[in-house]
Amino acid sequence: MLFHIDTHSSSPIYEQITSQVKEMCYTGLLRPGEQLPSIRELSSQMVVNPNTVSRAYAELERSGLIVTIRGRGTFVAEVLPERSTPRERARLERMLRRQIIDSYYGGLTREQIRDVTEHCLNELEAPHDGN
Amino acid sequence: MLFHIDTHSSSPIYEQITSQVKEMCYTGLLRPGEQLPSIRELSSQMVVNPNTVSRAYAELERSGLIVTIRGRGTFVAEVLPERSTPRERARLERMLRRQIIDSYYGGLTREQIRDVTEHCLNELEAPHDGN
Amino acid sequence: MLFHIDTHSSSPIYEQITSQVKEMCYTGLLRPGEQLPSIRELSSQMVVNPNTVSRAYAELERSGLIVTIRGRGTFVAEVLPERSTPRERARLERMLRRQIIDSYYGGLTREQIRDVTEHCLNELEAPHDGN
Amino acid sequence: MLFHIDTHSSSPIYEQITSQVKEMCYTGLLRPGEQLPSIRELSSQMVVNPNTVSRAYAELERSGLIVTIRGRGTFVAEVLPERSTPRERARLERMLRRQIIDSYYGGLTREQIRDVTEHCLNELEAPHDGN
DNA sequence: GTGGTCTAGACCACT
DNA sequence: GTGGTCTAGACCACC
Repeated sequence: MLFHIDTHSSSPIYEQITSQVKEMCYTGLLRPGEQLPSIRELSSQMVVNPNTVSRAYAELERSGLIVTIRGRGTFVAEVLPERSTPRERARLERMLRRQIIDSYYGGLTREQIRDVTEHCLNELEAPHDGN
Repeated sequence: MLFHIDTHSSSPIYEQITSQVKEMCYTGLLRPGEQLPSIRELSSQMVVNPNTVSRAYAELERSGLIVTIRGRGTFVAEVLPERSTPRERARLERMLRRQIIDSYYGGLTREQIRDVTEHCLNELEAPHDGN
Repeated sequence: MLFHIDTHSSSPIYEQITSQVKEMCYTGLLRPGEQLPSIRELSSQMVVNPNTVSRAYAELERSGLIVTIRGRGTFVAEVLPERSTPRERARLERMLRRQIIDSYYGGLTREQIRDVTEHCLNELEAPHDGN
Repeated sequence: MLFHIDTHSSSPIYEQITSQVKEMCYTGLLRPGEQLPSIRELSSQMVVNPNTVSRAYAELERSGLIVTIRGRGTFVAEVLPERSTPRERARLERMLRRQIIDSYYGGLTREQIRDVTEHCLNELEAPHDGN
């Protein structure tokens, strides 16, 4: 299990972790019931504060993606929760739109934006496209 | 000129303002040389603090999209800012990439992402594709 | 008499005027007793607000470089005042120093800075180097 | 680390701070990776408002000289910012030129101006002359 | 502990 | 009237 953390990114570290775990779950890289590394293990591997990993796990548990069993460890949930509500998807569309405008304004051409989009979509695993 | 701010959004108000001004400039809603609402005017219309609008305008000026003239007001720049540096463009590509991944794993389908992208690009006026 | 005004400059317009009048006086382009253009004349020629020219003239008069005779007009003083006190010169050195550091940091090489300096000094007329 | 601010100066406090930090970086007083005083620390030491220091740090970060890491602090960048754009360099040359002219007509001799320039350039460490 | 954002309100410089 | 700077103090997110 490989994580990639950028301490200089504008998005918080705990979010980088949750986002990557989420991605691994939905692409099947992490299977239901599989055990996640412990907080201490992961934090030392990533060279981040254990509190930060702890917070990431807490958020993931709250969203139902993982479950913690006291004294045993942390595991991927047997049934994955719904990915999002229509409202959240509308929000994502707005954010994507804003990001594209910013990119365009910032100096990327239409072609570059299309290339990034296509390249990026092609790289993604194909999980539950429909839900 | 209508602005819409969402006080519950996670992105700061000044960024919502800059984004909307950028958009207006590139969709042609704001024309080169046109005067923007004064800080006090906009701040009272939006019910936010003048400092917040001031910060948004300052960032827009720094990026070269608008020009302020001492004691007279704020205007859309006559010439669009020059092409950004490779480093900045790389940063924008990374951010766009991240946004697409988040959208996908947040529940948007490939088709929805392509649609938003195309729709958005089509709306934009042709500004600096060639410079 | 030709003035050059940049409304986008960071230094105020009235200061651009006073600085240029001062320069003309000390280089001999404007001779003692010579009449300056009227405020209305100058303001319409420069396309700036008459109040701005008025303020510039007021400052010049306060520093003793020009004199206004009611109903007759504005004239260069017969005897030019001392150019500066040691304290002011120390201040100028500090500002120059700061500007050089900013230039260097901002991307100019040592050679470019030396070139600008030499080129600039060579262009200047040679008035009262000693005072 | 000693800062000196002049509340009577015409240049804003936040600019006095950025200038001094720049200078410390380029004279080697501040080394890459080194931590800067925290905003609250510096603001109380200087007896200015934390917002003012915050603004100075923000500008320095924007120019790439320093890096702030969420919740940890502010550090001198490991790699110096890349070469600025031609437009920015032209702007710097104009400002330098103006400062030299003002210095000259403000009472400094050619020799004094050359001395300040050379002395100042010699103090600076060799940073990005080659990039 | 760190920095980031926002408000409220003051004062100043410029046109 | 315009924008720019600064203060005082609040609240939040992150580590």
